Amino acid sequence: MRELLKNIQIRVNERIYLKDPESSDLGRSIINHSIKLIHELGIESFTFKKLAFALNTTESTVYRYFENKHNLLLYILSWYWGWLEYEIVLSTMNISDPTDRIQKTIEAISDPLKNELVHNYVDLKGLHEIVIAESPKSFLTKEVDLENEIGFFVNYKRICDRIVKNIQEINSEYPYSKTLALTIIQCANQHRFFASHFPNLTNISSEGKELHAFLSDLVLKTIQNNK
Amino acid sequence: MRELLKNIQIRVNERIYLKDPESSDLGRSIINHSIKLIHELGIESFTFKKLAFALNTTESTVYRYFENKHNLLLYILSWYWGWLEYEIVLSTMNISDPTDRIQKTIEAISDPLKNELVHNYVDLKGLHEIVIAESPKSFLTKEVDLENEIGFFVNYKRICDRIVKNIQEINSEYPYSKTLALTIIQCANQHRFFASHFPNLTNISSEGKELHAFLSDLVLKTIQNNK
DNA sequence: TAATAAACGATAGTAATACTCTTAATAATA
DNA sequence: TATTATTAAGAGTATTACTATCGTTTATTA
Repeated sequence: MRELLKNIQIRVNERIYLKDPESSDLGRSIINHSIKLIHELGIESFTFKKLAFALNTTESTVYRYFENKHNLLLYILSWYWGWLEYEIVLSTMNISDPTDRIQKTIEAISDPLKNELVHNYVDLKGLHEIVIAESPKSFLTKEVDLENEIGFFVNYKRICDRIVKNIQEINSEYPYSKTLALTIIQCANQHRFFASHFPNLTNISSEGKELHAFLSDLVLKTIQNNK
Repeated sequence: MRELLKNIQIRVNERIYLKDPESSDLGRSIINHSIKLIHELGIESFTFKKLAFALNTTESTVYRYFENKHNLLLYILSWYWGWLEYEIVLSTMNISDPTDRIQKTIEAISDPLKNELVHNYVDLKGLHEIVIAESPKSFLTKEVDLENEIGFFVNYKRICDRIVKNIQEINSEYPYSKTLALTIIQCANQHRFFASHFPNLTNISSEGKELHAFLSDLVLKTIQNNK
């Protein structure tokens, strides 16, 4: 079953790119090398010139696929959220108890790579670290409202919606289901960063193994039905 | 009592700046105008050139105070955390019940400006919005470990420590006090951003008035002592 | 298989950014 | 009044983030 995921096509809003990178070898290579380089250099030091050099091509070629590096970042993040949704769907499939299901979802979000997943051309581990270190920069901009309107964040929002529904199944009276859903996703990534760089500020170890326990406990205690 | 805060000197790690901006009118003016401009333009579009223009001076003058705009951002954020600590200390003073105290602390973090605070030369409202929109960028960098070692984030860490101690007073057995403390601070700012730009993803309104209720409920339910 | 269109590589060029350096003018202090 | 520190003004550099042009290659289709 998981074999299927290897080749699955993740849908990304087509206004993020100028030319679909999935439509050519070069395009896939751009994504592939972008993940490697952004992971290595950070988005600030990453440039299309460096990317072009790594690809043995020129800046102008890269610009034919993406308007700028911000959109390229949006693309790979959106791809990640799309991919993660598949992961969540697969891992919660056939689980009828909503509490069990939210546990599985939290697990998928906090440790998405535990299943030794391999993807055809995407380095999922590098991508996950980009999500941890760079994703807030994708929306903390002055252009966020515009980009949101165009639909650049739909893949992320779909995951939120899923969790919200799951929370409401467990306790339909809990008034902050949306806020709590956001908290789960954001905390999972954030605490991984803190675990790596500010170990004194957290009880999560650098491998992040306690993340699931922390979040499950937090969520379940918060939405349990006793007032 | 709050009058005292108007003139209080907030201590900021001296390696963040080249020349202490508190030491001259020009320095204070740099901070003052930086807050205005970063708030207005966002840190990406903010430049020392624009700042110098607003100050009626030149880039080289600004460079005598700060090595680069990243350090300037670190300065004003560090100043904010220093200031917020005073706020927390004042608002929890003489409150002996730790549960009451954490409530007050959460209130100070989620709505730091409710007391119509005025500061001598710092635009606290603008500053708070910078914290919301830009603070993750201050540590999500490749230089974070180095900067952390130098002590650029101590003001932030001190607030975390306070909350951790407060949590432990309420329940000394709760194993994730540090992680929860971080969660409170990070969520408070994050959810304000989402409330403004992704209203569909949260139950918090744009004024953020539900933030305190959400966080209090979350924290107290999580650390309550029944297993 | 030839014609035609699309994609790509190579090169040049521009405005802005993020600085550094030097020198002259002004203000503070001894 | 002399000395020192501080600031203003200007020039200069490497890099970034693009845009534009133009052949050449590759793919499509007639």
